[in-house]
Amino acid sequence: MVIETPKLKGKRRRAVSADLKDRRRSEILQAALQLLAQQPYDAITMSSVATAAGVAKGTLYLYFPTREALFLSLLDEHYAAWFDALDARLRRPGLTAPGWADWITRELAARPLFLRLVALLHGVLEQNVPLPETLAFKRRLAQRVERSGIALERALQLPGGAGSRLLLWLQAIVPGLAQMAAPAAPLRAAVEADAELAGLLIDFATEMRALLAAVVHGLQGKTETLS
Amino acid sequence: MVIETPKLKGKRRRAVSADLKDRRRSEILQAALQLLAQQPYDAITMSSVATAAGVAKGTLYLYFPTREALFLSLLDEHYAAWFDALDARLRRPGLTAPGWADWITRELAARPLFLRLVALLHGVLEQNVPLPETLAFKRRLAQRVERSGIALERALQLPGGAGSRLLLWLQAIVPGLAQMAAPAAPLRAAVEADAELAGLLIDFATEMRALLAAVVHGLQGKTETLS
Amino acid sequence: MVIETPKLKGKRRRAVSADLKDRRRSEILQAALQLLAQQPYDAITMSSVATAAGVAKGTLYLYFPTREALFLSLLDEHYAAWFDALDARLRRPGLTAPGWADWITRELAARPLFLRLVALLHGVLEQNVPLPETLAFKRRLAQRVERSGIALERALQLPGGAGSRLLLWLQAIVPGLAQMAAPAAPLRAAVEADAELAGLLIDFATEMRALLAAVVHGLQGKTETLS
Amino acid sequence: MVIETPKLKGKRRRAVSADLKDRRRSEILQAALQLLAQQPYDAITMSSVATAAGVAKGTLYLYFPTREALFLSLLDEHYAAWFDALDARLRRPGLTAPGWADWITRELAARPLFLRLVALLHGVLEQNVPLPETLAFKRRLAQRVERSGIALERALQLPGGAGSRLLLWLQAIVPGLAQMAAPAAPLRAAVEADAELAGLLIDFATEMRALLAAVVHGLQGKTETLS
DNA sequence: TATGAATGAGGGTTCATTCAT
DNA sequence: TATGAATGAACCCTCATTCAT
Repeated sequence: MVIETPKLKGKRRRAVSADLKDRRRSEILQAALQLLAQQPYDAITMSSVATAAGVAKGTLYLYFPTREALFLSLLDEHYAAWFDALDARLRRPGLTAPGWADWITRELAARPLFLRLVALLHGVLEQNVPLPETLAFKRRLAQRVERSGIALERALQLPGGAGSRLLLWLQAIVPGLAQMAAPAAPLRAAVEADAELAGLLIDFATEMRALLAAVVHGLQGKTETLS
Repeated sequence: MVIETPKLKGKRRRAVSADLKDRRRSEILQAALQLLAQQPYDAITMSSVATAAGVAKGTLYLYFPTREALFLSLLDEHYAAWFDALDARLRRPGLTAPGWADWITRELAARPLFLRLVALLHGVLEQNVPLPETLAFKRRLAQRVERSGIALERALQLPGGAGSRLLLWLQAIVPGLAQMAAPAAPLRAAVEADAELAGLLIDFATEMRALLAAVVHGLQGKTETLS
Repeated sequence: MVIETPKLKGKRRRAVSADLKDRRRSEILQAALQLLAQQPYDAITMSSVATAAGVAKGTLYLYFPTREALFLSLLDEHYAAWFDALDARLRRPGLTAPGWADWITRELAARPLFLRLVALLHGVLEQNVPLPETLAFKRRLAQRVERSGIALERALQLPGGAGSRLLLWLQAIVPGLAQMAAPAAPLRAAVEADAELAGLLIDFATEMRALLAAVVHGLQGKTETLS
Repeated sequence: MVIETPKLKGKRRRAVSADLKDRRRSEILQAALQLLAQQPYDAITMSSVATAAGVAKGTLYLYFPTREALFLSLLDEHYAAWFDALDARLRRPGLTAPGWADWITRELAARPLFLRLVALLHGVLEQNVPLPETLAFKRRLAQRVERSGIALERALQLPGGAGSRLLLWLQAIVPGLAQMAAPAAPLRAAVEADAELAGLLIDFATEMRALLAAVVHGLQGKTETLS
């Protein structure tokens, strides 16, 4: 997984075929991701992305219309991977509600950058992205939510519509919980030092698991009530 | 002899007494709130707040150390009002789980600006606020969460700790759901026009009520299980 | 076998013969002209010219060394046409001073794009054109000015040198008057709405005719004085 | 006339009174003018103006809304000075048509920067100036054109309306002639070296005087005809 | 306390031109 | 000849904050 020529100076080969262009696009996203792992979103400039990707600044704009569109694409990729993993899990039998909550929590906790991106989504990313791009993104998202939602209903024996609803809720819950659990470093230190603030210090995985379990349990309870 | 008209042009009398200072502070926050009702957070400049409040730019900094601190104070006030209302409700007897979910939902839906502010909190407000201010804010928040949490446990007969936990979760859920339900106007229009995206169009109150009911139900279910 | 459709997408046949190259060159200039009719000069990008001409961006540079050189060539063509018309008129007998002023005015008013280009000439076009191109252009211009100048002297019975002088002056006057008569649309609207500004609102043809008549009359008067 | 502290580093005194603010504004315009004397308009950046004026970049925008507005103000000042001089001359008796043409020519030739600015006016300056500013400028211009026009009619015994018309024409003629007479340095050298281009090499004063004399003569001739 | 003039860092984006293919 | 991916220089303006008055 090592990037082979990360900061190659001089003239890059031209991505003349569609295949090469895809590869170049991925390199750029890869570079952006690495920067995101090291610094807050606001601190990442297009210039730094270009440098990290080993291309000129203008080149970025051949692949993404705006800065925000670039990061939306990054989120898009991560969403795809996330739903791939989810679908794979749902295909495997023997899933219980707590088991699912557990699995979700573990998967999410393992993808901190994904959490960051999801949290960014509403507040920032949709601000300066050409409408068509945003809609395309949303369409892909809606599709996967629906498809995985149905699989989820089957696996957990939820009532119709509860699957996608649950996945939608997840998207509302996850960034909120993630942000709450991961304040900026200096703030975190101060909060930890203050006994009065202990109640606000939460562990993402713990809360996620509990909240999710409660929600699923609640949904199933209703099911039983309805049946 | 003090002129009390809120938006008097020209030199203002000096706010010598603590009382006057409080009033001035409130006027500024009031002005900021009005602006927030009319435009997105990013579009509000300190200059516009000053103009709207009828004071000079520099004056704002006599009352708030940074722009973010100003809005954090605004949020602080709204949180106080919110918890006041919550506490009042919890003091009245005869509360059921669905009734509470219902009440919460209605109250929140009636405070759209509060929702906006809560959504801003993690992403933006805590970025550029002097640590002491942030900690003071968090301390107040923690206190009220704990106090109301206990009252909530009593009212709904939840297990120990579940009350504050629920209130904490609420803070994670509310902004996410609010943002999801209220995209920027042009985006909203496009989403509504696209059949494929119908699934992403949610109503805040509907989802809030359902999600909350499920969570509470889930928590209560566990309680019963535990007991 | 050659495809002649002007805006064919996809790979174009190569313009092997000199004839084909000329045709291609003309197509490009034609495209640039059409764009100029629709938008201000600054808004026209090489990219848009290429698209409009149905060729790739790089192809433009096979025919014109710089963007400015392209538009200078466009002006060059229009100058040629203009002088052709002028010479033709001068060849027809029975020309009076007012008649000539009239004819000039009508001809110019009928060529708004030519006026735009002439106005551009000094300010912009000569900035980034390789010297040889500029000199070649100027040489052609000087030649036609001189030739037509002599014809003009004969036709209007002007003293020696007055003909080319008049044509030179014309080049100084025309763009100034044209710009004055045709401000940008929004400005124009505002000017028309303001009674105080009525004096600045001029009609190109009216002023051109009057100014030209005065100049010619003046030149002739001197002639008579001198003789 | 020496600028006393042209590039004073460190904190400048604050221009707190209207008077001081006017002075600061003038300093900025002065700095811009000096830069314009040294380099082409396009090469002048707001940054360089700020440096030359000894203020921060942002300060420029306290006095002028845009770069173009700054230079329009510069032109405005020069126009005022120009009309002041013209009015003063017109007040002195004993003015003949050739005398006036002569005076105008000399005055203009003595103000090369004014010529540059006038040439810039239509092409560039009106592009990015807030409409109110542009209109205010035009109103001032219209007023002076009318007032001086009337004085001119009296002095030269021109028919009614001919005075302002003449001044308007002047504005169309002057930049065109100025540009024609003063090509960019390298181009000028090449033109001078080429015998074929001799015809295009004009002297501003010579042509201005001749053209103006012809125009005035023409206008007067008409008068006589009319009377 | 109040004012508002001054600061100055900061970055996304465009587009003419080049040149590997 | 033709292409179009890559380049990279260039720059205006905003606005939170400061501090002389």
